[in-house]
Amino acid sequence: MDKLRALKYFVNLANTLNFSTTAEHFGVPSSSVSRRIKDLEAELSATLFERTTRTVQLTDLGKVYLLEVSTALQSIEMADELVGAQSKSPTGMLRITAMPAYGERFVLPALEKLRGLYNNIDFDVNLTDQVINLASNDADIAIRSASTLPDNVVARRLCDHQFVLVASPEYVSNNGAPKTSTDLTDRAVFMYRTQHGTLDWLTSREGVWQPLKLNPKFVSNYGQSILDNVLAGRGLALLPNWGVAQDIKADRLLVLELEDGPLSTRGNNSLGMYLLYHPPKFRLQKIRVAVDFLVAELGDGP
Amino acid sequence: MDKLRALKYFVNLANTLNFSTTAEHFGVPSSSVSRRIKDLEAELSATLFERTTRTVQLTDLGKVYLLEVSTALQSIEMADELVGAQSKSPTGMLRITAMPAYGERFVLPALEKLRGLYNNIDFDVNLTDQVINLASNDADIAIRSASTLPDNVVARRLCDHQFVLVASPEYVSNNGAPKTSTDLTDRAVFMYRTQHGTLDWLTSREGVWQPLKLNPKFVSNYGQSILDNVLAGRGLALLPNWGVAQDIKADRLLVLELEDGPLSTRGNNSLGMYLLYHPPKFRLQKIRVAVDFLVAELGDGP
DNA sequence: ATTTACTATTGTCTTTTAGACAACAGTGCT
DNA sequence: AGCACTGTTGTCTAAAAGACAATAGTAAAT
Repeated sequence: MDKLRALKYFVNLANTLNFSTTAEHFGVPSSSVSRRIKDLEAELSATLFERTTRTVQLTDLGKVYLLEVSTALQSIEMADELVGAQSKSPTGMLRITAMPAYGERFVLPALEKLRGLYNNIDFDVNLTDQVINLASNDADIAIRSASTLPDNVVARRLCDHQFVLVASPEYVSNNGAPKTSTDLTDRAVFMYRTQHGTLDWLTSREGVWQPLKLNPKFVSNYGQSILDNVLAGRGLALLPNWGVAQDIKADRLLVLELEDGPLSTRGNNSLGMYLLYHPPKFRLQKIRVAVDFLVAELGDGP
Repeated sequence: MDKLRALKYFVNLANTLNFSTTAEHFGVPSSSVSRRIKDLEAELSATLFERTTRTVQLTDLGKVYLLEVSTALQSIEMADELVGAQSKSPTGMLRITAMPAYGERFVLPALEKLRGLYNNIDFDVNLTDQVINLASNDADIAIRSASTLPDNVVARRLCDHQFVLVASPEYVSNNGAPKTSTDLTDRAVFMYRTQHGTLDWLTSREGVWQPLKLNPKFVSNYGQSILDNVLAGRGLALLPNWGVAQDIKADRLLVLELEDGPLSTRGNNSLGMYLLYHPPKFRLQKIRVAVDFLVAELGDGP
C-alpha cells in the first residue's frame, strides 16, 4: 500500500466527510479512496470512520489519528518545498547573532555553505557576547551557550560547551602539570577579557563557585591569540571544548585535570551550545532552512 | 512511487551510508533502495547523496531534508502505535486537573469517552482553581485558562475563554438592558465566589481595569446555580462564554454589550482555555493519547 | 601502476498494487 | 414505498516495486 497516499486521502476525507468529494479532489475514482481507507483501517485494525452509505463520521480514534498524522504530512510537504529545486528558493535577510569565538570559527563557515545552497538568502551577522532579544525581533536566530533560556523561544542543542584547562605537551614536560587549583597561582596563565572585565576562573569549594586569584600573563578578548600562546607552550588557559577539540585530537594540546575538581567560568561546568529561535518565525522559509541547516551542520549528535 | 517507503529508505540510508546494509535492514535487494532513492531525488530535482561505488555521503541539502523528514516519520509511526489495536494499549494512571466549572461540564464527559477507547487508563481528576505545578509532577495534564504560562510547559489551545454579561430575555423585557457599567449598581447581579473571595467584575477605565462596586443578590462557588438563577430571569451574571454558549444559541440567554466597553474578571478580556503538559511526559503513551484525544474533543478550531 | 575486493547501478522478469469503470447495495428523505 | 444519492464490490488494466543476475566504477592493497 502507498501509505502516504492513503494518509493524504484520510486527512482530506476527515475534512470533507465525503468519499466522492475527496476522490474528485485527488482525481481518482471514489472506489480508490474507499479501498485505501479500508487498507489503512485494516493495517491499524481500527475503525477510523463510522459510515453508512449516506453519512461519514470520524470516530474518536480517527480524531486522535488525524491530529497526529496531519502535522506529519505537513512536515513532509514542507520538507519537499525546502529541498525541492522546483519551488521558489527561500529569499530575504537572515539576522543571526552568535558568540564571537564560536561564531567566527563555526557559524561563519556554515553560513558560507548555506549561501552556496540558497543563494537568495542575505545575511546580517552580529558576533557579540551580548544577549540579543529574539522576541523583540532584534535577530532571527541566536547561537549561544545557554544557562537560562528566555520564554517563548525554542532551543536546539548543538554541542557541549564547557571550559577545559589546557597546555601544550612541551609546556607540561618543561613545567609539569598543575595538581590542584592552588598550583595555578604561580603559573603563566592566559585569560579572556569580556565586556565586563577579565573572565575569572572559578573553582567549586563545598558547592560554592569562587574566583581564583591569578596573575595573568596575558589577557585578550580575541580567543585565537590565547590559543596561539598556549600552543606555543607559554602557559595555561581555560578554553572552550569546541575551540580546542581539534588540537587535542592532534596531540598539540593536553587536557589537564585538577585533583580538587574542574574549573569553570560560570557557576556551572556542563553547559551546552544552543541555537535559539522564536517559534512563529519558523514558518518563514528562510528561517526554516537556516535552522535546519545549522543544526545539521553544527550539531554533534542526537 | 511509494514515497513513505522511499523516505524510510532515505532516513535509514542517511544513517548507514551504505545501500547494502539498508537493503538488508528492509529485506529487499539493494537495487530497490537504489531505485527508490533515485526516484526521490528525481521528484525533488535535488541530490540527496553524493556517492561513488565505494562511498556514500549525505549532501548538505540531504541533511536539511533528513532533519525535517525523520521527525515526520516518527510522528506517523507513533500515530500508528497509538491507534493501532495490535499494540499494547496504553496503561496507567492519568492525573488531570481542570478548573471546576469547565472540568465538570466538558472534561469529565470527554474522559468518559476516552475511557471507552482505552480502558486500561485510570483517571485521577482534580477539579480546582488552584494552579497545579506540572513540572513538579503533581499532575500530568492541566486544563485551565492561561494568562501567563509557566516555563517548560506546552500549551495547546482548546477554545476561547472570556466572560460575557448575560441575562434571560424575560429579564430584559421586564427590566431593560443596562447601558453602561454604572447602570449595574442597582441591578440584581449573581457573582462567583473563589477561594480568595467574591470575583469582582472589572471595567476598563482609560486602560486600567478597576473593580465595580456591586451589591450581589447571590454569591456562589457553584457556577450552575448562578446560571440557573439567570435563566430564571432573576438578574444578570458575568459567565464564561463556553458555559453559556448553548443557552445563547437556544435563545434562553441574551448577551448584553455595554457602551463603555466589555467587562472582565481579570485584567484582560480575551483569554483562552488551554491544555498544558510537560514535554518529557509526551513520550508516555497514556499522556499522548490523552492529550491528542482531549485536544481533538475539546478544541474548537484549527 | 595494476590488481583486487567491494558496492552501487542497470537490465529484465515477476509480482504486487493502485486505478478505471460498471454494477450493486444501503440509507435517508419525500 | 419509492426515489435519489453515495459508498462498496467485482473485474480488468496499467503502473510500480521487488527479485536476481550481470555490469561498472572505485578505493585500497600489492
